[in-house]
Amino acid sequence: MTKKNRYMLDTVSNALAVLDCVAESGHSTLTQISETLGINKTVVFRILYTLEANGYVAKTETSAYTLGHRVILHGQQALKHNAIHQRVKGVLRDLTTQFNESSHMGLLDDSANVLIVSKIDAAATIQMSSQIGKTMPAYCSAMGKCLLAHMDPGKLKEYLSAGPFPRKTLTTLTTVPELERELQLIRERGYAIDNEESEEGLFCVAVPVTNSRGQVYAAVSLSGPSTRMINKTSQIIAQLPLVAREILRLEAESPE
Amino acid sequence: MTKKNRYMLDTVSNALAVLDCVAESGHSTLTQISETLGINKTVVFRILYTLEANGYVAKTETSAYTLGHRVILHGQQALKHNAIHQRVKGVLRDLTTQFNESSHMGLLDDSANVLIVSKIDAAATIQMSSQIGKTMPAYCSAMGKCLLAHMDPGKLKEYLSAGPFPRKTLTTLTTVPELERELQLIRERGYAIDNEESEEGLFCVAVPVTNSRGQVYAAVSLSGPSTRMINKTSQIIAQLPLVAREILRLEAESPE
DNA sequence: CCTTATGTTTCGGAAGCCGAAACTTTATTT
DNA sequence: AAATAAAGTTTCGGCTTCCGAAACATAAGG
Repeated sequence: MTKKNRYMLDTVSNALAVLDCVAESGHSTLTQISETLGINKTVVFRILYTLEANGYVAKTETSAYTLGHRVILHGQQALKHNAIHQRVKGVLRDLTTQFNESSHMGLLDDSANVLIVSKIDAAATIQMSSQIGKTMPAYCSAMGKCLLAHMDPGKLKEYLSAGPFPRKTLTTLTTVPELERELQLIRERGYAIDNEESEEGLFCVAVPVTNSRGQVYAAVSLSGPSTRMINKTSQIIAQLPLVAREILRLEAESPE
Repeated sequence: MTKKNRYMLDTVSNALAVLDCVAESGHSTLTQISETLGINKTVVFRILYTLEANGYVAKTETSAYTLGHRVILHGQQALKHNAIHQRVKGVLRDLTTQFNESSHMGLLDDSANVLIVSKIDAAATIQMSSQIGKTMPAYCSAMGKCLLAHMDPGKLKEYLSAGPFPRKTLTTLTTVPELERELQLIRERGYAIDNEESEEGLFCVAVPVTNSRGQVYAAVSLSGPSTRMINKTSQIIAQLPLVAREILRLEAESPE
């Protein structure tokens, strides 16, 4: 999967695809995986055998496969060593406490999707499905549009011309002119708003985060149900830039 | 590496070994990995290339490798789908709150090591290095000795004769007779104690957990600094069996 | 009991991996 | 700044080892 570049090891790539597959569905069976990925049954069998022997997957009683304890262990390790998350989680926690809504920090990955690098859940009963490490489309999210607005113009043009931008809700921006106008607006105002553009009822506000060289490399956002968010929007818009500046300050003073 | 069985895919096994290596040291460089694992530099290069393309590792500025966001994502997913942890974490949290010490649940893996399947940290400033998914030797831990004491006699004999049991502290039990006497004592009393046998200053109490068929499949423990633990030992010994029974009850009523 | 689905094993052919060595880039020393 | 060393990247041929069809075993369902 991904691009088949010349150094890519097919066997390993397939194995990782199987692991991803197991992770996504939680309870995959051999045949399911084989069909989903279009990989020969025998091959999947051997991959699962190897993954299991190394603790990366485990069989349940019902002979389905789950992620193994190795994955849990490494996941914790990865979080612990994830410099950005460790640096900003305190700030995000304060932000979440202040408004009682979930806060996120995200950046654009190679495919111009938003990658969540830090997140604090609100205590609220309605939980978002977002997680650290997850990615989502840029054109229909507050952080995504915020990052697109401050992207290198050449790359932005490439992104916009690549498309398409599937409609998710009534308010999704789906055409290039709409998006260009929106990004211009975001640059002028300094913040981005996702008004139920990816999911009905979900409202988000995001601002860019710059590094010490003045480059926008990330965005932070607050997300919650529209009904609750709308009343607080102006306070949030006032607070978010302070958060971004605080993150910049933390980066500057961080060791290394 | 592990055992080389006939269905094992060497390439995948090596790739997982590389991933483990990156996870352990946090900041491995290509050459380091190659030397640590004894795998050809070129091969490691290709593995890292593939792992990186799939988001399993990422390069730092200093061209060292860290675990990638995919690992974080899967780790969280794995924890969420980990039935045992989800089932018992509430009980362990109560236990930890009651005594203000870290609680663990563990079982024996294929190599008769203790695998931590659930854990709640105490609020105390001294944090233990244990983590869910981690394994540790059985002969010098409270949970481990507890599980050995209730192991199938045949397998136990095999384990004891395999040895060796390296000394970790002054109180480590290192000989088979010592261990056999200890296990007998554990069976009689119903609980196991680790009196600084694996780490100086670390004191643990553990009891077995049975399933609905009466088989011991896990152990739960409380761990903390000896100085603090010794005063509360008798209360802990009184409380732990209740915890074990509660876990049995939860298992019985759990869906599936 | 027969049928269908799923998982396991075998085996030959060929794809893809391995690894030495050459080359490039980055770091360290003189 | 030049020279040396170390780390990383690329090439290429040989041969391991992986793939996949098909047969076999086992479990589930009618």
